Amino acid sequence: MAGVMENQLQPSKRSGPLRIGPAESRSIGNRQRDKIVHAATQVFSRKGYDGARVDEIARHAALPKGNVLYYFKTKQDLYRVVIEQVVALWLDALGDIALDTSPRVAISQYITRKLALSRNYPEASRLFAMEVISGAPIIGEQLRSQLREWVEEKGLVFRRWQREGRMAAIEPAHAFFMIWAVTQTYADFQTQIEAVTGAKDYDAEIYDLAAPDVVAVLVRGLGLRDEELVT
Amino acid sequence: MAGVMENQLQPSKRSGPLRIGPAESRSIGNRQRDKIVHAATQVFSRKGYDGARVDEIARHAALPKGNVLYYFKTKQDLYRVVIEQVVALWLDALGDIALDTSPRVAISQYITRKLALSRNYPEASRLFAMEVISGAPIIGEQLRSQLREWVEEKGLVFRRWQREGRMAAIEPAHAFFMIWAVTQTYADFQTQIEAVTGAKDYDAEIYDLAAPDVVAVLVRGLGLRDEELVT
DNA sequence: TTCAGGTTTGACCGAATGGTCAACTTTCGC
DNA sequence: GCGAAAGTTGACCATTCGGTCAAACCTGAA
Repeated sequence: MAGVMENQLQPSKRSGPLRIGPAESRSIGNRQRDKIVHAATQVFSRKGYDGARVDEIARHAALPKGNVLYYFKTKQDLYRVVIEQVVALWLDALGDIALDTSPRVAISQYITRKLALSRNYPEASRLFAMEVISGAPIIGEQLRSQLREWVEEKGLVFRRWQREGRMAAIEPAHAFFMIWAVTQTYADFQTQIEAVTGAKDYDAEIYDLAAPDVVAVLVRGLGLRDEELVT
Repeated sequence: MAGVMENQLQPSKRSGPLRIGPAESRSIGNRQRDKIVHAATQVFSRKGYDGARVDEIARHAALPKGNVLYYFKTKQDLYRVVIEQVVALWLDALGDIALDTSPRVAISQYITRKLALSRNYPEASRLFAMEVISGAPIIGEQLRSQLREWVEEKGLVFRRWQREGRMAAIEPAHAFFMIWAVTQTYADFQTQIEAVTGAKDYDAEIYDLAAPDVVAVLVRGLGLRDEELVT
């Protein structure tokens, strides 16, 4: 049902025209598919599903509209592929929380990784946000199954840490909600943050400055002590 | 330029059909305007500007489409009024940060107030979010002027607290970004939170539980100590 | 060279939707 | 009560936009 499923999302600041992971599957017009999906991600993330025009996506991809509809039968199909890819990226970038270090290190790393994700794929973040705000018509099911399981599983770890007094007594799910909220705000609300700070070079002025603050506040807030690493 | 400017937004759980503040200005069809704006807020907040159908707004307000267009010449006009109102609500609910108490109390109150706002006006929150994610085409100017000033002003207070060692050394603006992110996530990402927690009664199960955690994490994270109140 | 499959393209179509309008009804000051 | 202004309504129009299509155009295998 899905189709194209390796992640074709590319970090915002690309250098060459396209740069994909696996060297395989570079069949002639598969490259087109990539161009289209990439363009669609940009447009959908700014205009939402309804605001986006197939024609505009086509222009972004430097293709005639007819061509886009040749690769993706309908606008919805295209949207589905795009959002599915975003969710995939999201879910596995969620990654594992390292259990072989202290809670403080594990969560610091997690936050840093999540923040990097917002930085490198801001459009993906915004698209995800729009989907959810609109009631997650497409990805709702995945949230209810995969994401929920993930949270439940990691929640157990949090609870253990809490029993051991290595983390404050916060409802684990809410700890995640807060982490996600803070890290994603830098992508989703970029416009607002630019407006308030007057930043010109967002990445340099904002992310570099925010990263340590964000980690510090959350780590301290979640009560993650600076443990002595004893072997 | 704006027009209708008292806040006609109503908390989500209304009891009667309508309940507005000032008893004045209840001219015949001003009530209609309210109904329309209210309906429009709901629809716009879920579908975004482009996804919303004038006809659907009309049905929500139990009026024929023609009537809606009688009060608001165009869909854009209506949107502008709605979003303008949301921003007004936002800006003054931002409120003042009480200076006559300890930083801890002042910020706790602020967070609580902001959280209550998300709880009582979730559609407003989502609408605001969508606007910003889309690049804030309408309210950008206000963010650049009013919101920026507000942050700058309150930032000075934060810095003073920091110099006095009563608050951790966080860039003030970013402290706000984090507070806003966390509090708004409960409105904007309600769908996701429901999906993950399986909550049935969102207000009771989520907000009541989240409030203390959110306040605790942020207060601790921002390094706001529990000061002895000496007179 | 040829043939077949995939690809490209612009012209075209029908439905949906924002907005207009003119006929009609209600409201309200006098 | 009366008349003008305000409000109500459904039929209607113009445009926009997703999607179709058929005619060209590659490209590469035989």
